[in-house]
Amino acid sequence: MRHGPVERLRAAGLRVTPQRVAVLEALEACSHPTADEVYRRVAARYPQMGLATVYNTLAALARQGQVVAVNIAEGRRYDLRTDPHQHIRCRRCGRVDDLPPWEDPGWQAMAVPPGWAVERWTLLAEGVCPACSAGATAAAPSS
Amino acid sequence: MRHGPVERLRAAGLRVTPQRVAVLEALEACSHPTADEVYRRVAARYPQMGLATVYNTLAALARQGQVVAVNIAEGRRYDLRTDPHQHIRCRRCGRVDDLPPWEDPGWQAMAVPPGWAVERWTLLAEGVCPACSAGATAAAPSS
DNA sequence: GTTGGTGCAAAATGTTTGCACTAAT
DNA sequence: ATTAGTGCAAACATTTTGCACCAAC
Repeated sequence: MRHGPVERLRAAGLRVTPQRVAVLEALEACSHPTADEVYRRVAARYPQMGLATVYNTLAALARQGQVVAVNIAEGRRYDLRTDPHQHIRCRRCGRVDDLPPWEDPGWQAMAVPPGWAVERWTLLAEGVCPACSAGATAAAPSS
Repeated sequence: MRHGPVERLRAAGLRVTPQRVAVLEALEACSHPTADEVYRRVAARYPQMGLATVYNTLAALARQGQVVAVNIAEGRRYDLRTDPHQHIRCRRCGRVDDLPPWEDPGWQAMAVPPGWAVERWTLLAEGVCPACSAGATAAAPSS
């Protein structure tokens, strides 16, 4: 594996602790989890795990660029992909996925109000995921 | 004025109270304020105004489509424009403005993962606003 | 006069911080 | 041995809710 949890932690100059490895494993296993989703998954194996540690770890990794915090509607989500890319969110179950990279993002030519210097664009698509359109599935979100 | 506060409230089937009128006036006066910005502005004239009333009013207006709640990074913001449009946020002072409408949003042709039904796109540009690039200005945000 | 709205306080979230203890280096 | 990281609890910030009183219709 090119970038395993340990490599990521080393690359970020962070100490390798079992908790942090578990956090990174959770990020590999879920798609764009919230901090709480990471916590619940990690706590299943490390019952004494603290939620604050999850937040601290994610913040540390994000500060070092090993993880990206994505602000999607209600709640922040975390992503191991750190290259520029966009997201899609299911209105029904809340699932978030990456969008495939798009070669010619025409929005870079979009007119901006005079005087603004644009540094970055973020695109969020919203709709219904395959699982949810297949049948009555999952939880609450709605929008 | 085509759509004053009173008209908006009537259109939403909501009672016309001084507090609600003041909330809508605040929305007209600020650019994409947070609930708290609305509250502080309204409280300057109505000191007994409750923050919960601001939230309730904004939620009621949003439910009736007279206002749109925009989830931008940290904190929800409110917008009197209810037609589809996009936003730009200043990384330095946190100011949010509307982007001019774009006729041919090429991103609608963006490839989406198989099985997803996309209903809506949200675009957020981030950069530095005219005031902030003109000089050392304003508050904290950063990103 | 009804019914919805207001104000206040409290609850529910989600995230951050302080601190004593522990473990990675 | 150092120093960063952990776990817990408490602090914070933001948004929602319950309820008694009041005002728009």
